[in-house]
Amino acid sequence: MSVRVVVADDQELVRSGFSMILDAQPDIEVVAEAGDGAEAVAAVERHAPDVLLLDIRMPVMDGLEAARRVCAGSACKVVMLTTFDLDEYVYEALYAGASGFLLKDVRRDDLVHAVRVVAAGDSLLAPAVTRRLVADIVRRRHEEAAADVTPRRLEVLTAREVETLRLLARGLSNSEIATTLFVSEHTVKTHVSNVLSKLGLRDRVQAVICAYETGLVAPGSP
Amino acid sequence: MSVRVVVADDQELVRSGFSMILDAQPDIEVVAEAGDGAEAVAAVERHAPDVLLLDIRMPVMDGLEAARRVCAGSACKVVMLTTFDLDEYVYEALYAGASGFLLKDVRRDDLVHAVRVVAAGDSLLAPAVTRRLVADIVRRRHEEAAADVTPRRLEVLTAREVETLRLLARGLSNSEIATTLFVSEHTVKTHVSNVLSKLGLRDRVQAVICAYETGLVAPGSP
DNA sequence: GGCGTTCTCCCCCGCACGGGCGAGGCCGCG
DNA sequence: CGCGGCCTCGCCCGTGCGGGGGAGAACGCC
Repeated sequence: MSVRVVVADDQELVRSGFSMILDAQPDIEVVAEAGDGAEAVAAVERHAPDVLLLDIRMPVMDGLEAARRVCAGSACKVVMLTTFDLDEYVYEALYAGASGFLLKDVRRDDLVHAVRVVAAGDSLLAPAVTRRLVADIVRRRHEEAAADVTPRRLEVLTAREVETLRLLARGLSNSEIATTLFVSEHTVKTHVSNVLSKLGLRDRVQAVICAYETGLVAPGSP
Repeated sequence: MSVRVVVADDQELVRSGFSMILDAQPDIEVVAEAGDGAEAVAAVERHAPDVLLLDIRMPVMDGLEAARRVCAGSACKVVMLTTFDLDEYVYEALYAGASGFLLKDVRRDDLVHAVRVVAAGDSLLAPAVTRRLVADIVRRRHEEAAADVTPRRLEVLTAREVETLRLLARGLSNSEIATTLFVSEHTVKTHVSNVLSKLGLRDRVQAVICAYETGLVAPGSP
């Protein structure tokens, strides 16, 4: 059973070139071509192909919008094609639901391979795109790691003071903190005062902000 | 100029199989083999190859640790190989600095292709891995988008009240907010009171928490 | 012209908060 | 053993904060 493909590109030469390469494969069949995004969406609706090869820059409706509609309305996999591998294009394409992202200077073997991979339900990116994507992931991790390190500002605090600050940052009053920690309210006030003076803060409001900024508490955690 | 490769795998048959495939290429040269992580690190130091093919599960020192050391101490690119494409392996490998991540059932053409891609400075992942990585990225985006919607809780507030809340959440006192907004302190107190009653909060501390939780202010923004 | 909303300003009052100053028990360290 | 840090608790006091009530001006809407 062969893979049915629709090719969409506003440049007729590019379009027919890709079609010829794919049609030359015994297990791939190009069932339609499209010259803009609207035609591409219509062709997918009519032919229900397995894979849509989609240029990003196209008249009438651009490739990203077409990708969104196709991915939302059918089981057809989308492979984006572009001359420029701008990061914004990549992310927009992935958010739109694309399964592949290739540059137009792709080798014919890689193109054929990509169609087979996405038809099988997997994903595939151009190596240069993969490299930047991986770099982004690692960068995020480093930022998160840096955020984990920031609480070193809090290491001047004792364990009890940190505990007090944590409850403080959840909106508890001194008396509520006292009840929670099974101590007197005065003890809580002492801890709070120590926290404020040690961190150079003015009041409990600034303490709450500090707790969020250092990551002691995080949005969404409660 | 050929690509110099080191192959590291504790299973002798797998190792020599990969080596034979790669050595058969005119532009690839296997300069050493290693049976564990420590040997792999030593081989890289001795031969300074362009690419290290590295199994994850190995005795003495596992592939992830070896990848960390190699990536930290040399310009050698690392391609991880594993039988199981567990997500944790993938992320750990990327954090370690790997440029490639393949499954051991890889086709010989793809293996050769991967070596050439990473030697050129790009990255390459197995299609199944790419698919999950992309899914993760899209999921993150959706979570962030959901976070953007949350501030609907704040739409009961007037523009002035939101502005007051924003300053409040940055640690300003009523008098400081008054100075910033060019109004009297009484006016600020009125706004603050309105914010508290409209949102069902008790004091300015809970207002700060609300500002962070709804995303009105975010950690790292000041 | 009425009406509601918003922004502004004023009064008084109660209280939680924060600072100062002191003190006792517990534990680890030199 | 003495010393210092931490946790605990106490009292006094000034003030920033929050609630209540009231009110005028500007704006848009019907």
